[in-house]
Amino acid sequence: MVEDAIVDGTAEGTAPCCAPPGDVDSDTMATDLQVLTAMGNDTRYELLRRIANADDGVCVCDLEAAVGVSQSAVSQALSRLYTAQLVTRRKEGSWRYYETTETTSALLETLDDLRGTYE
Amino acid sequence: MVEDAIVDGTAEGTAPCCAPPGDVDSDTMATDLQVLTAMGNDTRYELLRRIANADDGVCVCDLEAAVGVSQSAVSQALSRLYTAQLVTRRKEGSWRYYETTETTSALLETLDDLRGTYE
DNA sequence: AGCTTATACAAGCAAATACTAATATGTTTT
DNA sequence: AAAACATATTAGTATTTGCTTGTATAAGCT
Repeated sequence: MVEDAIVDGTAEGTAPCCAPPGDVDSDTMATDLQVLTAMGNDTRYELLRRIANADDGVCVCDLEAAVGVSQSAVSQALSRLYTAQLVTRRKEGSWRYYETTETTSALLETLDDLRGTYE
Repeated sequence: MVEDAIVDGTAEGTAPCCAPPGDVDSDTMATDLQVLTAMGNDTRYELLRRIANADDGVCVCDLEAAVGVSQSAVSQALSRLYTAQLVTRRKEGSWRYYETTETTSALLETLDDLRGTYE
């Protein structure tokens, strides 16, 4: 009740140890976070890698066998990847084929470069 | 030493709708996921952006004022970013200065390119 | 039409997460 | 040495997450 806190980084009266950093655009943040949180999960990451490896379209049935979770979990995971625009999907008969998008390739490639152990 | 474990979930007797995708290296997966999950959080993402923007080292005190969480939360967030090797830190007097690593720059740059709206 | 296969959707729940508050540690100043 | 400051650590907790089971939809078979 003595003072209203200064919400900004530029507090006065105290010794300035460095200049306050610039603000972050919230649209950018939202977009990036959707991608990062979509990729940042064991199941979804593995699905992405597997789809990216065999880039000619992979159907859910085979993915299901590969990762260790239920059919429902795979479906939910793929759905989320789709929403985040990390995969595209096309229907063919009763099967759904998933392919990775440019976003996925670019990010996985960057990660590979950073590890330096990509082959 | 046991390394290069492979996550293999290939089952037999599955419907032949397509060829099963290749396996995913589990070390690669662990490394990438540590990075992705570290970045994939509002607070930590914003901290990274802010540190990256002012790349001459930012001290905790200013970051604290910028993001809307407690001092403790900022400290915990930075600690996690450090563990994931997304930032380095140096001590100077009683202040800690954080800087982003190559990993962070590369990933943020990729994200910027993908959005196409980088300014 | 019924049966099976392929995928999606909806609840419910256990586990992980990200905070806050309180306390500890180290550093500078008085 | 004590007080004030900068950051880290611990413990407790509310929220979020990612699964499971069960059910729904839709397409191919018999």
